[in-house]
Amino acid sequence: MVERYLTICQPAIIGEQIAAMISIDSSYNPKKYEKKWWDFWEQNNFFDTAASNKAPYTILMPPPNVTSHLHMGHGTTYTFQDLLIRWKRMQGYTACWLPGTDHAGIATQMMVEKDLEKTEGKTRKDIGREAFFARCQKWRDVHGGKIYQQFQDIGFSADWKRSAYTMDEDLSAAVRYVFVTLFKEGLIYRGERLVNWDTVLKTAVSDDELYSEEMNGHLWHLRYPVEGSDEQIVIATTRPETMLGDTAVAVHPDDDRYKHLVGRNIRLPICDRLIPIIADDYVKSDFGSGAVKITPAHDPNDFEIGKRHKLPFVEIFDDAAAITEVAPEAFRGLDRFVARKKVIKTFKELGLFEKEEHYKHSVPHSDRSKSIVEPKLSKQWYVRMKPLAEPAAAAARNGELNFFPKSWSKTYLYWLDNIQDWCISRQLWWGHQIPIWYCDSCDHLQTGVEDPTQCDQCGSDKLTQDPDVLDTWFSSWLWPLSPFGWPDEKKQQEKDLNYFYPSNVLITAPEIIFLWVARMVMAGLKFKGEVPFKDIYFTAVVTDKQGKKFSKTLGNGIDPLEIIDKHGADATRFTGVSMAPLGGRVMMDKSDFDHGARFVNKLWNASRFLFNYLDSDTKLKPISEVDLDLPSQWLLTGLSDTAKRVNESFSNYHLNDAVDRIYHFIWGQFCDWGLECAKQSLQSSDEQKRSEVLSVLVYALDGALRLAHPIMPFVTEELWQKLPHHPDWDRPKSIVVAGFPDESKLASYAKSSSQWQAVLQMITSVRSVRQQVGISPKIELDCLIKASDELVAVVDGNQEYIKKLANIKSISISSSQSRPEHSLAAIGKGFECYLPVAGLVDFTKERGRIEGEIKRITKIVDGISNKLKNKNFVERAPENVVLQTKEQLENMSGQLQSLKENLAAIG
RNA sequence: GGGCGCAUAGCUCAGCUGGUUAGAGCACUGCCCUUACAAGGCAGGGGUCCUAAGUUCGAAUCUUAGUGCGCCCACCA
Repeated sequence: MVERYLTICQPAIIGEQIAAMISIDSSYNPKKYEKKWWDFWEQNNFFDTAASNKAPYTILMPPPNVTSHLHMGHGTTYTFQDLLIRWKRMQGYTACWLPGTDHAGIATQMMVEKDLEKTEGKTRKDIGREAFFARCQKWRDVHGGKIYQQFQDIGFSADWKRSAYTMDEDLSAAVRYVFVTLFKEGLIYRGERLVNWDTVLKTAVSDDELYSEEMNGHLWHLRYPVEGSDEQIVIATTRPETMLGDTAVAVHPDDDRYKHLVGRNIRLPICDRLIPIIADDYVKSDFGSGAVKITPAHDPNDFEIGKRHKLPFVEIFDDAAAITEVAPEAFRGLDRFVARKKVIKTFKELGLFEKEEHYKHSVPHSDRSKSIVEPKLSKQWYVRMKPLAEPAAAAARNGELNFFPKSWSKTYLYWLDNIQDWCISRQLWWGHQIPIWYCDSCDHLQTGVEDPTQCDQCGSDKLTQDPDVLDTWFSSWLWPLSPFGWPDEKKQQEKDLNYFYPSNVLITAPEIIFLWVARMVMAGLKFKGEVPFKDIYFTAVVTDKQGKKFSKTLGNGIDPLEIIDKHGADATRFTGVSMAPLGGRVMMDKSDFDHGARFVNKLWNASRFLFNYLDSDTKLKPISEVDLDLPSQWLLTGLSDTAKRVNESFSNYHLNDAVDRIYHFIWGQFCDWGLECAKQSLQSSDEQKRSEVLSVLVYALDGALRLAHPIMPFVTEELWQKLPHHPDWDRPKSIVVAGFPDESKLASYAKSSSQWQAVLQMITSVRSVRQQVGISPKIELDCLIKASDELVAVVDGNQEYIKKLANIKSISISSSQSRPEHSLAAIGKGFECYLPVAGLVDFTKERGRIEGEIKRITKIVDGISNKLKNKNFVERAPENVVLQTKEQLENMSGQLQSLKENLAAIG
């Protein structure tokens, strides 16, 4: 190993070239270059954007939480965005990737409260609202910057100077404006209903902030005595503690078992209250006992029934879900789960306990505190969603909005078509305080863009602002607008709102389709009259190899920072994108990133090889002045084809496909054949030839670096900067702003390319034959070739390549070459290569090999000829397909014929 | 209970509007330290494309059903 290392390090250079040669390390060391180029880009303001006569291309960056750190979700989702932005920027667009952060109301408040508890042992109430708010702000200042730094480490080329933050003055003004506007239009109202109450955070949360979890619970059957009778009604419940708030028992009106009891009363055990037995269609006779206890204040269904039957609402829980004063003394102050046990125990003691069954059911939890939410009767602010949802749904139906993958539009539409009003008030301190003021004297309620100083109605100056804050999403849904200065006329002009709006594509995770995506569409349509983005791309969910989502608690996440540290940002980006197809799911583990690292290293070394032959004085010719040989034409055609596919794949968001193409062009074409073929020209003494081949290679490498740049910005910049300027390419200060390869401007040579392909096949099949019969690649062989007339000329002019790459001593070619005795045969489309190997091989091996080939080809030939014998196929299939099939048959049966003849010749 | 998606090589996946000798990366086998790269080169092995039926001249690709697995939505106590 050490020995090897020493030989590598010996510079392969001759005499006076030393001084001018381009020096480069023998392997790519990301740490050495990433910081350097990031600073260079930043100093040159390449990512800054402003309205111009160029076309805009805009992507809104989904605001990461201020509290979060970079994770693999960002690694893929955001890399996609950077890819598109860099691609468009190179194509000459004003590519604006708008970054920003979110104040993440509940999440931040939780963190700060925890911190406060830990460091000072205090609660938020201990220090008061103002001090607590300031603490949240400080927390954000400290932690908010971290994620930006991490985004920059991975090379995200957002317009960082435009960074917005939902609590900024301008963005807060937008929130205020929107609230006031909607309020005045009657789209915001205050209502008292059951909300999802987070008993830990002591705030309401919206339906969309819940998740449900299957839990192994119980179904308890309890007996309720009918007043003035010996009869008892058995009711089944999963939540016995709520019986303390029961105000009725309901049965189905047609249920014969209970018909005679409707209208009578139950004497509610423990509480000793009388509650009516009512009939309601909602009750399913076949579930449980067919009788349901009704707790209108603590169950959404019961709430509806309670309203229908005008039942009393008895609230038995306080903010922390402990039992209130309304319950019998023995229960007061108990936690809901403690109370549950006590209720059951009491029923047992009273002899009213029927039975208990195991029961699996899903229980709603709060996303943030992970606690079980409690339905709670409470006064909250709501947005009337229907008028906003309808246009948003229409936009998807009429094609103004396009989903990738398409199927997401169904999910989107289902939600909009069944929209519920949005509860926007939160009993928190961190966030935008609701701009509603109550008059202390007359109870009048008013709002305003400016803080009011007196009551509109009675003139009193004693006003109290609503203590609650707005849901974080109430500021996030303005993301397409507020960071661009909206609604202030002057500011939005300064920030080019109309130039950048609407954005081109939104790329995000599917889990926030309702919380964020749909609501942005609504806000965009409502306030700007146009969708905020045309395309919506949902990325794949990143999971571990077991298919589990990455999560902190499971500890199965891959830390991108660790990967970047080990392999570099480019490798991380490459793997992240190449593994993530459109939609679906992508399973990753750390070893997957080796792939990217290997590719980066390959590109590095290919360039390094070329640099050996280049110096600052190297004269490169325009391609039009080069007498192109076949390998060069083939390579240039490959570049053009690749550019075409890459541009197409970027356009329709098949990013992994684009990455795959680039990978294969660089590795499979440029390195494996392009450089290998070029080696002898580069080492030849023919100055002319050398410079021409070099011109082509530099040109192609420059193109390849451009293609790869959006994926691997750092390494491509480093190499590109070192690469001498080829006159056919533009040469700006950085590859960041260099032109992206455009196939319509790239030369392509279809015919030469396919001719060369045939030569490559020749080389490959000769190698294959040697390998199969066990002749070392080190043994030089002679080669006699029989080939089509077209190929004869091609091979004749390019013998050197075959000799070198297949280790052939001499070549003799003609269209009538016959097979010499004691030779091996490599047979392919349009050619037969004979390798005389007298004494080198056991011919039974060769025989076996050819027999195997015959078997394989016979199968194919049979398949094709059967197809052609089928009259229906010939008549109904399109002409070109039939023609193609005929050609195929001709070709394959030719090969088969040759194989058979060769087998016979072995004797 | 409704909706959506997935099932192709040992593993992770491509295969977009039906016509290929079904591909890639990793893993595996053999041969090569050929001075850009051993994180490499060359050559290979490995697949009844989940099952069944259907449409079609032709299905991995379209239809239907089934099986298995994910995700989302939903108030059955």
